[in-house]
Amino acid sequence: MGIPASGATTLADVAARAGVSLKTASRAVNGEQHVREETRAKVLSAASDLGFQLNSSASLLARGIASSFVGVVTGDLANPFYAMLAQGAASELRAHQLSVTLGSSDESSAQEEVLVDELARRSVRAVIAASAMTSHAPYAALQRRGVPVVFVDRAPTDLDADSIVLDNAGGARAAAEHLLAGGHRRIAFLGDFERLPTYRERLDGFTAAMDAATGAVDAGWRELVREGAHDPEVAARVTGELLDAANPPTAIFASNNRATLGVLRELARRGDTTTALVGFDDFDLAEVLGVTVVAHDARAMGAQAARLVVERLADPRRDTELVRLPTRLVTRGSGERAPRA
Amino acid sequence: MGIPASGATTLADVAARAGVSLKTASRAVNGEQHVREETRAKVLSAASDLGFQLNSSASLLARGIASSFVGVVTGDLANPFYAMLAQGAASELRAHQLSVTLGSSDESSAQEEVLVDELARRSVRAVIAASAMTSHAPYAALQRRGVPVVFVDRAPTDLDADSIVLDNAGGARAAAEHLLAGGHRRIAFLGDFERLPTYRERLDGFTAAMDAATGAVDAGWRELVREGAHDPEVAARVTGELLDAANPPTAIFASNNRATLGVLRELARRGDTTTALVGFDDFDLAEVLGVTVVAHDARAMGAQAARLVVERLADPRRDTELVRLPTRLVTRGSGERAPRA
DNA sequence: GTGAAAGCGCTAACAC
DNA sequence: GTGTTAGCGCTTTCAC
Repeated sequence: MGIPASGATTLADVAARAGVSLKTASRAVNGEQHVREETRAKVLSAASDLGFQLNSSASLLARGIASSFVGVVTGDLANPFYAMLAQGAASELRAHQLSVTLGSSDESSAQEEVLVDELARRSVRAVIAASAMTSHAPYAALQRRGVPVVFVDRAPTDLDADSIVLDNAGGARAAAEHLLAGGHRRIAFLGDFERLPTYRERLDGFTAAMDAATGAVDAGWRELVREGAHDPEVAARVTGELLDAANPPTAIFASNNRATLGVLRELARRGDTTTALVGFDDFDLAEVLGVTVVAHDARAMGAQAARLVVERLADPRRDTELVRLPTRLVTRGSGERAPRA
Repeated sequence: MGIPASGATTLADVAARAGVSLKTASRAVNGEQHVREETRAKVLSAASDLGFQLNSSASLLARGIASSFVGVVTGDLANPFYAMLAQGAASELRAHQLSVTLGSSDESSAQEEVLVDELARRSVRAVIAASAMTSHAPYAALQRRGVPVVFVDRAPTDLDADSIVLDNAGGARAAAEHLLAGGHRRIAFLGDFERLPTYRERLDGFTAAMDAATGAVDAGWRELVREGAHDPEVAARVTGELLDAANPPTAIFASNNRATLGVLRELARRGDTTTALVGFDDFDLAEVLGVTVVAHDARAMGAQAARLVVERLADPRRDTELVRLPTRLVTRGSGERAPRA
């Protein structure tokens, strides 16, 4: 029973037991070169006997490295979009010996600010953020300290940093064009918080399509633009209001997965099977429900963000990059419903 | 422009600039007592001028603390169950100055073992694991080193550790009883990997209900038990096979959310609206689709696991605890379909 | 191939 | 209230 009762097994203990110097033990444990195979085996066996584990704080400190953690800031992991993003980032970072530490802002600027401070205090090596903030000052502070920040899904407005976003305008325009081509003229736009760049870009793409179809289009389409539908509950309520109005839309474009969920709930509640629907973001049951969506790859986005982190870590002075990922329209029926006569 | 070009601003720099000793600077920065307000302000202002940030490795090392990270091991964040679990754990741990670091095993024992090793190397303070392993030796090694391990969803079989699980048997029994009460006699059981304790417990609960109804029940129900339906694709295929058989089930109990998804896809594909369905695990669109489920609170489970971590950190010698969380049947239609004549 | 000494940046004692 | 002196456990020169 050579296992020590309480923690504190140090490299020195291992070295002593193996009858070598501290440095040799270090070399062996870290898999460095210039150690005879025999010596290495002796050290490793001693380490295993003692249940030794390198103290990562000491190791990082001696090496002059701050940490091996990358902070990932998202809205809420309950949203599969963020979960996939985090997953993609984590698996890519693992390949570079980096770990992910999580933080959820719940889309609150205040909470996000606290979170970023916390990450700074924990000396994270870099940060990947799907930021809900309008001013990115806390991130600027991180950057100045040499901590790379990569923005995902939403590019920063007042900061020069790597970012990776979706082709929001293109996706939204494709959705609108699809509905227009199907003969719809009264198309509602269900947007997220107005302050988010994704909201604006998607509305821009939507607007472009609607404007291009002008003449054919009821000029009143702008009355059907709604914002603030960040969660399903609000989206459902807004959908109800739209459909109860005097001149209701014949189609709805839900500009994110939570909004789509809300629309689906409201349509189901009232047994509405005629209103057409296209959603931004794909989801597990979209096929079962026959929901046409603007799809993209959140996991790839996370992985790509991780790659940007690694590259900037390697070369802090390279030019910042803005990567725009494509979307694609997946038709499944809900977007192909004909407008009510 | 007092901002240093490259990293390395240390407490010593701050102390020098503030004209105080290293220790006083440390006290001020750490918000300790016994520092005059005036001195504290001076130090804090110097720190802010220099863009100083405490080096957490050095701080932890000096304090004799391994780290402030808790590793959370799950199958795959794409599964909302795990995402909620992680979220619940993270927010509870934050209240105790602990951060979460993520790892996905993809339900592979080998990958999970690598992951646990990695966590050990990163000197995590504790681990919360939804383990897919049958032998928990790697976790035992962690425990011996004084790193608490809390098991969630699946209790360890060969290890004494805190764990928090669902009332799997109770939930499954309730589901079976509900279908039996509805007149179903041929009820299929769609299980996850056989090696998982959740599989076994849910099958046990299911079996109890079926056996209790013996006499009324077709003795052949055991032929309708399937395992290995871990992902939607397999679940869909198995569902198809069951329904294509000579004497198909009139109802299906899908023993987890991925299985339910697969069943829904297959039922939708073949336009089957008569086969009854109850799923274990609630999901966003269950109400829209009218799916009856055995519901529970994954977020609470994560939070509870975090609480167990904190308690054991505070008192490593307390008796290990097994917490069992309740489930509840939520009826929405799919479980109330009458058996085919 | 191996080892001795110095020090990473910080905090814990213990003075003052 | 503030400062001084030792380390925390490890990795790095640079010798041997």
